[in-house]
Order: sequence, then C-alpha cells, then structure tokens
Amino acid sequence: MPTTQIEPLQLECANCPIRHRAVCARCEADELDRLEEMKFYRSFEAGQTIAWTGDRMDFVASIVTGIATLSQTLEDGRTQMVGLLLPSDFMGRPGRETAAYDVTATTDVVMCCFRRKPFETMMAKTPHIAQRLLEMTLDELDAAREWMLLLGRKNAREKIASLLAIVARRDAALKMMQAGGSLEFDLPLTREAMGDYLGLTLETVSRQMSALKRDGVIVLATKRHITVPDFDRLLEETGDDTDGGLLF
Amino acid sequence: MPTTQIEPLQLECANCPIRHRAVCARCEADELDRLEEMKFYRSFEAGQTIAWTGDRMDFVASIVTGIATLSQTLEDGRTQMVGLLLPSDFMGRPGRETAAYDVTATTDVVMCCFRRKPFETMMAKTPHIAQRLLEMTLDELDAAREWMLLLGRKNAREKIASLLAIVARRDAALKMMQAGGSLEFDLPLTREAMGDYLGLTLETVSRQMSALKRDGVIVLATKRHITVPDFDRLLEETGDDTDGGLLF
DNA sequence: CTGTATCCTTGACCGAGATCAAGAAAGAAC
DNA sequence: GTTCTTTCTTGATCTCGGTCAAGGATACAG
Repeated sequence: MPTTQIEPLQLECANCPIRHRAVCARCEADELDRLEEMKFYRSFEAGQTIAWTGDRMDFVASIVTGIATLSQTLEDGRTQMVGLLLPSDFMGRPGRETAAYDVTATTDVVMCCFRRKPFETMMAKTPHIAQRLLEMTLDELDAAREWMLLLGRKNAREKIASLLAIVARRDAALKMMQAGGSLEFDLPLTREAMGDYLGLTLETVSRQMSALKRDGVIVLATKRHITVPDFDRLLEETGDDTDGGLLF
Repeated sequence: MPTTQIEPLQLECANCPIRHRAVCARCEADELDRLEEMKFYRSFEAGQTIAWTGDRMDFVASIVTGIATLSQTLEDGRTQMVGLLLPSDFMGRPGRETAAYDVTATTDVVMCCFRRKPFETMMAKTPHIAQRLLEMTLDELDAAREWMLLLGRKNAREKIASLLAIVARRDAALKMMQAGGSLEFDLPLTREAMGDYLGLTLETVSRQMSALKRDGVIVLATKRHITVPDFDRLLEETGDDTDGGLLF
C-alpha cells in the first residue's frame, strides 16, 4: 500500500468548507493570512494508513473532507477504535513528536496540514487558536467519556443502537432535517469497523443488526443503507437516559 | 448526607502542594496574586457527592488533596466511572453551566475553587492558564482513550492488573522510588468502585483479585493493602504492548 | 461467462463474566 | 463485650457474546 498523495487544488481559507468549525474558526483576517501561507494539503485514499503509533509526526492537520479513525492495539492484535475524525476535527498534538494512535483513512480524506514547529510557534502567539483547540479537545473528551459508558456498561444491542443513533443524528444535522421523523443514511463503516468501535466481534454486530431489522427498528435497503422509521424508538434501544445531553 | 463543608485554613499559593502541576502551574507572580484573591477552599467528606449530573455549577476547582471520581449512569442504574480526579486535577469546564457527570469524593477532598464567571474572564486574559488547561485536557483525553481500549478489549484479569499497575506506578512516582522492584500501596477504592471503573461487577473484581493473589502476582496484607513483589510480572498481566508509552 | 476477493450472514457450541445467594471479615455504635 | 453495617469472598447457575465454521451476496478482473 504505497503512500499515494494526490495533491488537491489549493483552497482559499475564505472558501474553506470547515472555516467556521476547525481549529482556525476564531482567527481574525490577519491570523488567517499567516495560516494561509503555512498550510499545505495532503490526500489519502480510503483504507490508507495516515500514521502508525510511534511514527514521528512533523505535522498537525485538520480534516477537510472524509473520515479517519484513531485506534489502539494490544500485543496480540485485539484493536479498539478510540476516536473518529470528521471534517473540521484536528489531528496531532502540539508538543508531541510521535503519533499516539494508528490513524487510518476510512474514506478518501483531504487534510489541511501545518508543519508542527511553526504551528506551535504560531499557537503560542495566537490565543484564538489555542482557545478553539481547547474547546475542541474538551468536546472530544466528553465524547470519549460517553464512549466509555457505552464500552463498559452497554450490551451489544444497545451499543449498535447507540452507534446508529449517533450516525443518524450527525447525518440529519448535516442535511438540516427536523428531529423525530423518519431518517435514512449510509453507514460509512464495515461490520468489522463497527465492531472495533463498539468492542464487539463482527459476527455479533451482524447478528444485532439483523435483530434490529427483524424488530422493525431499522430497515436495510442494502447492507450499508439504513432507514430509521422512528428515531425515538431507536433512542429507546440505546439504554441512555432519555433526557440526556447529547454530546456527539 | 448533609453537605458539610469544613473550611480549611487559607493556604498561600506559594506554599500550595499542587502549585507546579495544577491549572495555575504556568502563572507568573502577578497572575498568581490575582488568583489568590479569587480563590476559596471547600472540603468534602469521603463518600459525599460534590455534584450531580445536570446540577448548576457556579465554580470550577482544582483538587488540592484527596480523590474524587466522575461517573455516568444509564436509565436502569448501571454506572460507569469515566474519570478519576487526583490532586492537581481540574474540575469543571469553562463555558459550561451544568455538571456533565456525577462527581463523588472517594476520600476526604479539599478543593481550591474559583467562581466560574470571574475565572472565565481571567482565562480570556491570561494565556498561561488556557495553555496549561489545554495541556491537562489533552492528557486526560489520552487517559480516556487508554481506558477505552481497556473497557472494549481487555478481559477481567487484564483489567484488574491494569488498574493495579496504574495505582502502583502513581504511588511509586509519589514516593520517588525506582521502577522494577517490589512495591506496596493502599488501594483507595472499594471492590465496587473498582468494578465501576473497569466495567465489571464487584464479584468478578473480587474473584480476579483472589486469582492474582493465588498466582503470586500480588500479596494482600489486608483487603486494601497490596504488595507487588515483581512489577514487571504485573505489567505482563495487563496485556499491553510492553514498550508502550504510559499515559497515567 | 467464470474465478477470486471482500464483506456479510447464520448456525452450533462454548466459556467468561453476570446473577443470585449465602456467609465471612472487619469496623463502628452502643 | 454485643449488635449492626459495610465490605468482601466464594459457590452455583445462567446467559450473552465470542469462537469456529460454512456458505451467501456483491463486485471486479479476466
């Protein structure tokens, strides 16, 4: 698997699709100008590894388009996904030289990159960047903790329902639809990837998907295309507190 | 359980035991003076609830002494601990009005508190605080992700060994001992709390503790006082990559 | 069309950990 | 001391999800 990088057309920050959500969201015009000079784009194909745990990382980046995953592995190969990088999410840690996780492109991915050292220097001088990064990191921490509850205490059916609810909600937000009604979306993950995320085997994922389908909670047009006839019904299956604040 | 608060003697920041590790670690003398004016101390007894999920929080705080836990609960009462607050750790989120987790004092706890609004104002003007908070939050995120791997993919024995290794290492660091040799320490958690942390029942925790004892990995003087004759042996039981970077 | 690869489903069986239950150990209150 | 409570241990049994195995669906190459 060669590290093919298709260089995409240079994009102006002003027209950037993640301009208002990424680490640069709070930047003023002059700050943006400086970032504009520093940035460069890199692309990765679906399935490609962006970084291995322990790799030296000389850049940090924002996801512009596509989805990447963060995962960790035990000695004997058991792996657990520990994070999902969506457009506008930030990859890398200022001050850290090496990757702490395996980062893999799930779909084709375009990233807006900055060499680490210059970025760190700029961050020290630009509170707007550090402020936004703090906010994003706190959100990720909340999401990680929500995931800990799922991994530690939910059963297989609840785990699947939770994942579907999250993907459905994100998709609905993207399409600006109203809540409560019928939803449909494509799952960007294989059964195995779902299992790695949920701490399950792919067989259990498959069985629970079939069970939710049999019980009418979801309808499958194809293996990957899902319709949720009643979102509230799906939410009931997650086991969450019904009033709960939703963090994803 | 009344909310008893024993007001401890006012402590000067200069003599504060967490001065060099807390959110104020990077502050200059003048910044510290301003924090000194704003701060107030609160104490909680072991077992007391510091905040319930959804409670309005009008302060943020650093743990000065003691241990507190963050936990989340499903509808039917299943609970999962999602974080451990140790001395110097920060509680609360700037910009958030309500508690996102149940916070409970495991031991007697003393906290150094700041009213939220003035603290937010100060943070906006004092990059040193925001920088340090970002650093601490990134560390917590790493710890949370390490925990996700444990919850999703480790078996009961590995989970227990991992928890013991973490507590042992922290204790050794505190006592400035050299690694590799024999260690002993007190477990600050009940079997039930360990279970809540590890996503296990208290019975399973008890059984695995007995098993590790039977196999000579640990020696129990009392239920809570643990001796680790060979730390490397304990590490082997965690299932982690042996070279692994350790985040706690 | 056929062969091959990837992804998914389903069945049979098994075992790790949960659940239910009883009682031991250790304090704390009196 | 005795009683009461909390914490912990251990046993018996059950069940959910893992493991092993076979085969179906879909896509793509030739």
